[in-house]
Amino acid sequence: MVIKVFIVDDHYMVIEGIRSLLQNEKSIEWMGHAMNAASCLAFLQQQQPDVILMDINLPDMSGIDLCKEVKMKYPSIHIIGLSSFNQQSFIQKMLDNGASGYLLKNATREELVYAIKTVIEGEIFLSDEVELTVQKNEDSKVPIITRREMEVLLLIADGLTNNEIAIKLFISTTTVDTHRKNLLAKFEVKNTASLIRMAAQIQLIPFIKPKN
Amino acid sequence: MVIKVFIVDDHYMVIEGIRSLLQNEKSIEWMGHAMNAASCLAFLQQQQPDVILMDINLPDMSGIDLCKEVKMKYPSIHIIGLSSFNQQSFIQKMLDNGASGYLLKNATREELVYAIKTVIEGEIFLSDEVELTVQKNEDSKVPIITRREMEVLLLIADGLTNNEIAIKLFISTTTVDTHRKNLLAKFEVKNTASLIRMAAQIQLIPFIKPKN
DNA sequence: CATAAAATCCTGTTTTTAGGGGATTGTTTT
DNA sequence: AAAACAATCCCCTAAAAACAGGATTTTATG
Repeated sequence: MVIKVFIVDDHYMVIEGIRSLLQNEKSIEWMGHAMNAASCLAFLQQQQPDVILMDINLPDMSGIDLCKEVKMKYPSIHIIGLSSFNQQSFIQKMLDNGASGYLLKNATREELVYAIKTVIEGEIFLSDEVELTVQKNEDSKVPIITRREMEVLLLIADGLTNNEIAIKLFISTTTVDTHRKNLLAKFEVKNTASLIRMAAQIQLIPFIKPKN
Repeated sequence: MVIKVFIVDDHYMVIEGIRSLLQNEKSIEWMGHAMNAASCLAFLQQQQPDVILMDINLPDMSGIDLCKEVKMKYPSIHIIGLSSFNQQSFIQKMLDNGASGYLLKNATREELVYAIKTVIEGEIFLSDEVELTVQKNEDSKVPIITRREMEVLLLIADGLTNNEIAIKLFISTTTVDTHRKNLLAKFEVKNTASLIRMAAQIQLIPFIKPKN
C-alpha cells in the first residue's frame, strides 16, 4: 500500500527538499503541497492524504491551529509537525492538537521516511533531538493564564504601566497589580523582563505592534 | 562558464531543496554543502566556489559573522544570505559584512537562479519581498547598540536587576543604569517591557536561555 | 593627534514594580 | 451545594527602574 503524503510549508526550498528526498521512495506518493493554511484546507476538500507534513509557522494561521482544524474534520489523517526550532512548547501544543509526530528540518532522508512510516502505524514519532528536549524541559511547562491575565500581559508588553492599564480596562490599579503578580507567579519569573521574554518566545505576544 | 555554488545551511531539507532546484541548470555546478560554519571554512581551504548560499542561523556561528570571515579570506567569493525571515536588521548586517544578496527560503527556482547569476555579475540581488521591507520599514530602523549595551541587554532579558548585572560585569550599578538608559533611548521605548519585546522581535535575544 | 564614540562613574528625585499580606463577589465545575 | 477559580479591590513596605543632568577615562578611527 502506497502512503499518500501532502506538505504544508511556506518555504519553497523546504517543499522542494522533501519532494526530492521522497521521490525515490516507491512506497510513498507525493500528493502535492500548499504554502498556507487556506489552500491546505481547500485541497483537503478535494482529496485526503494519509500523512500531512505541516510547518509550525504559516503565513495565515499557525500550524498548531491548523492541526486542530484538520484533525477535527479529517481524524484519519496523520499529521507530522515540522519546524526549524526544537521548541518544547510548540511540540507539546502540536501533539495536544492531535499531531502524531514532530520532525526537525535538519532531519535526514532516513528520518523523514521512518517518521512517515511510524505515524501510519498509529505510533508517535519524534526526532531524536526533540525527544531529548521533551524529557529535559519537562519542568518548563507552558503556563495556563486567564483571558484577563492575557489582556494585561499584552498591555504590559505594549509598555503601559499598571496605572495606564487600569485606566484602559476601567479597573483599579491594584487589580492590575494582582493580575501582574499572578502572571509572574504562573510564569515562575521574578520580573517584567523575564515575563515578556518568555511570553515572546512562546509566541503569546503578536509580532506586529498594534498602534493604539 | 560554469558557476560553482556551495551552500551552508543546517537544515538538511533546505540543502536538498536547493540541490534539487539547481540540478537541471547546466550553467551551475553544485560543489556540495556544509551544515555549520566550521566545516564551511574547512572546505574553503581546499576549494573555492564562486557563490556561497549562506543561512543566517548556523549552530556554531552566525551567518553574519561567517560572512565577514569568508569575505576577508576570500574576497572574490560572492555570498548570498539565506533565511526564513524577512528581517531588515539581518539583511542590513549581511550586506554590511560583504554579502552580495539576500534570498528568502520561499524563493522559487527562477528567483534562485536569477539571484546566483546576478551576484556573479557583481550586482546586488534582493528578494522582491526583501526590497519591500527595506523600503517599508525605513522608519522603524534597528537601533545600533554597542557590545557592552548588548551584554547588558541580554542580562536584563535573563531577569537580572541592575545590581545583579553590576556584580556580574564587575562594574558599578550606576554604569549599568546608564547603559540601560541608553538602551531605552536607542530603542525609543520607555520601559523594560517594551525593550525586551522589541529586542525579542528583532531576534537580538537568543531563544535558548543559557543556564548561568 | 585630534575628535568621536564607548564605557565608566556620580548625585539626586520620582515613578513603578515586586512582595507580603489580605478580602469580596461572581462563575464555573465537580 | 460546596469547592475551585476568576476577577475585583485594599493596605503596606521595599526594591527597582525611570528621569534628569552631569563627569571622567579609555578606545577607536579618520
